[in-house]
Amino acid sequence: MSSTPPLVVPSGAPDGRSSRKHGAILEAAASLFLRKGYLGTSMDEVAALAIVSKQTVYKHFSDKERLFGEVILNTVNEAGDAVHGAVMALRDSGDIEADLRDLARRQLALVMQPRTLQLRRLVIGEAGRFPELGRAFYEQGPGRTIAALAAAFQRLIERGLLLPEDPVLAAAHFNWLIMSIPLNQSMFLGRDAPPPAAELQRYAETGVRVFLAGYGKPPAPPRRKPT
Amino acid sequence: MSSTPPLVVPSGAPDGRSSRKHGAILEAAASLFLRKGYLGTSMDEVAALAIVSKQTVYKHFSDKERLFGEVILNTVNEAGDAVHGAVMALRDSGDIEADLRDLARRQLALVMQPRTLQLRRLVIGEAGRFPELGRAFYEQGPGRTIAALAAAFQRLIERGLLLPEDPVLAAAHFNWLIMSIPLNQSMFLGRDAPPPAAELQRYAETGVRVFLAGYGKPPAPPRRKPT
Amino acid sequence: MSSTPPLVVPSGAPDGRSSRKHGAILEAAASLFLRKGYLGTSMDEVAALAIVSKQTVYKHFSDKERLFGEVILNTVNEAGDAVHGAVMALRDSGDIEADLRDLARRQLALVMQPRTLQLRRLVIGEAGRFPELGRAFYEQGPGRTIAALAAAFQRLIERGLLLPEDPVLAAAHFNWLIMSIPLNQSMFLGRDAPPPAAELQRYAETGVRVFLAGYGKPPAPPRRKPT
Amino acid sequence: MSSTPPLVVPSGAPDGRSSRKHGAILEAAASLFLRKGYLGTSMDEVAALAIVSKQTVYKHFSDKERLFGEVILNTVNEAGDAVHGAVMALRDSGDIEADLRDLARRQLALVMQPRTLQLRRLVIGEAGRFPELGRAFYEQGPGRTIAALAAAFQRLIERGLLLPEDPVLAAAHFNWLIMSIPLNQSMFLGRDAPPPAAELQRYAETGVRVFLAGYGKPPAPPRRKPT
DNA sequence: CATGAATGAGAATTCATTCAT
DNA sequence: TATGAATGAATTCTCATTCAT
Repeated sequence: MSSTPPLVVPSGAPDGRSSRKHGAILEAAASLFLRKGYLGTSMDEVAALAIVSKQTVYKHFSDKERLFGEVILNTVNEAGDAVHGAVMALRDSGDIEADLRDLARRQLALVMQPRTLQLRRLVIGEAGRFPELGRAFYEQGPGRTIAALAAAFQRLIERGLLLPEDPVLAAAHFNWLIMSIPLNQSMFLGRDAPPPAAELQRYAETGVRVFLAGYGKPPAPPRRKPT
Repeated sequence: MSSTPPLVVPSGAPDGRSSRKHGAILEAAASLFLRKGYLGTSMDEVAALAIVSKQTVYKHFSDKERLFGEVILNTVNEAGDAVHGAVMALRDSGDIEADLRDLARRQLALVMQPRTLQLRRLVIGEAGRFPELGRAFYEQGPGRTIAALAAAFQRLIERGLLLPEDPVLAAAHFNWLIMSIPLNQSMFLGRDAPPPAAELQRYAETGVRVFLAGYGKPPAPPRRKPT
Repeated sequence: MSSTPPLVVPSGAPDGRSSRKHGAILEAAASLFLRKGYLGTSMDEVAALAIVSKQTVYKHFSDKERLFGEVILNTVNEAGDAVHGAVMALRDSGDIEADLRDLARRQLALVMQPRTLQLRRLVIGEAGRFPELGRAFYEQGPGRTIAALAAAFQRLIERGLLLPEDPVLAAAHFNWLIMSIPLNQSMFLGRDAPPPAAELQRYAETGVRVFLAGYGKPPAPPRRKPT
Repeated sequence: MSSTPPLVVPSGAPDGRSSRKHGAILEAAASLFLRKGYLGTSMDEVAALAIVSKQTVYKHFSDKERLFGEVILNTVNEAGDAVHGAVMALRDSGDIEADLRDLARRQLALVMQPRTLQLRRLVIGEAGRFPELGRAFYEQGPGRTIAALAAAFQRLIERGLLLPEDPVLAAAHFNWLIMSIPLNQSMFLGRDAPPPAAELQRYAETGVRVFLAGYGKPPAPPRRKPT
């Protein structure tokens, strides 16, 4: 779960007064920043999209940097939580390959969400201006995912189901084997619509195959039916 | 120089005596854009850093967008050519693993250059505003690398040295297995100094190991007995 | 006010409490544009003369072209309405000559107003850049006047008080017979102060005389008593 | 002929050295100023169109105002000379009406030249900034025409062929009766192509008719049905 | 508390004019 | 003599932020 203040307070204002506007501003700012970047977004636009006066924006967020920070951290946490949840839900059905394939598919589906892709581009692009956001993204995203995966892999190693290699390295390899291809294509080719499920499925399958070839305990027969 | 024809015709007089200033402007603009992004860089700063009047900048490059485009395409081509050269230099010593490790190390060394990392961040961050730059980067960078690798792998497959899998997918897997870990860390953690050589060496080695586990032809003894 | 629907919808809030500033901006802009032309007037000057911040100008009128368009159309309509009113007030006292002389005097007095003269110069000078303003001026000004006159003349023709010539041509002849001399002098000689009333009176009288010689029904004896 | 310095020195440089360039600059400047106005034309454009360096422009014309002044005066004189020539060529065939119609047609043809129309717009539009140009235009144009006409009318009056009215007023009435309609339409409607000859012919004929009705000596029987 | 206006600066571009070569 | 560059200011327009009502 995220440690930051609530993203959108359910109407009822549990913590303050005008949380309705607060939420509207957050939403507007998120949408604009994600689409147009930090410098490309003006406070006027935020106020206009939130249907709020500029003064109100400033009453809620002391300045543009802080607004940006909060908005992006919120989004980072949301996205990170989702992916982390998928990793934590890694099953143990006895069929490692099937389980990893499931996880890979879920991960891909989440990471390839348009909003997540935009967020990644934004954070990378602003990493120079907002290093702490880059760090936060990495920690809430790839970092947390890899750590959780590593923990899972460690258990599999202990049970003799994976080779006794460095579990963190294995986790990173797994993570990027699965996601790098579509992720990089999206980053550069600006495709915000996620690729067709079949394509993602293929990346999941082949990624898991290579991963298990490298890290899986070789059972008696190799991966292809031996005659 | 790039092997492809220039994507953008320089608007000034690149060959005349004024090419001194032209070059100075290009350098200044590259440095600033890479560090501060498109919107974050002003034409005043470019002129000042190039020690040239603003008029001169505008006489050479009709506007900011064109200046940005030319500068970034230049840089993209430079960086792309270097990596492509490394891939084309893939040796065939008989020891695939050693050869791939060599390649991987060289690739990593190039891709992790500070300038290349900044360029990657910039292009990703501006992909919304300048989609053609994103495309160009992908084509000159990962795209070209993967295509060249795929061609090499195809030959290895034909010689029975790699499993007969899709060579393009194999190339992409190789590429990202090697580079994703440090690349993503750099993207988000803003580390422009390349990681220590030993660390890169480890990514090269372990990446190649996993790749060959997945795509290498099982040598005589291990998995299949050689008749 | 103009009897035609507004050609340009005011972009600001013309009715709210901020209409004070809106009006001040319009006035300032009119004064400056009329005196110095479109390119010769800067938005800074407009803001300064309206005692308003530049931002406020831009909030009311999205850009200089629109400001110019609105201001000039306003002025065109005002001026056009005034002259049109004079024509519509053409009496029918039974003494055509006296009635036309009255009309001519009134027309001249209006058209030779400094502001109207400046407007005419401005619109002519900017006809290349703003063709629609030229058209609007013609339609609201000479065009409308001539049309209204033509209608009046048509009735006189039907009553046998004017020769049955083309009433539109007659109207144009009347209009320019009356006004061309002082108008062209003003246009070129930059005299914004209207000529002395006696001079205008002379143009009205002699113009009407020539007009009636050409279009009036010849009464039994010619115009000068034949002794 | 005009009393101003030669407009285009015939190649051979009678007065100086590089008259080729001088002429090119004059031509370029005329074309640009007439099309885009004084402020709308930049010295860069002039130099570029004349295919000359900016420095050369400044060597020939010390600054923009002077360049404008010379160019426009030249053009004014050219145009004025042409029309004046037409008036001076007024024949005396014995048939006043035919002679005046001829003159009217020639005048209209000249005044409605695109270049002359543009010049008129330009001079009117810049009359505020360059009053002396307005004066020059008036004197070389309508002023001179009317004076010459008045002299001719004076002779006709003395010969009893026109009524003994003020010949200057008569000349002005003639001038504007003929030209005002198409001239004003062109001024405001931005039509630079001259109207079809038939239309101009009609303005000439009807204008002359009205003029003679007002100023012609009534021949024994009136012009229409002699009863 | 929230709206319109103001502020003061800074951006991109363009211009007329002048050096230096 | 003529060309590229420089200068220095101006112009249009936008922005982040702050008053005043």
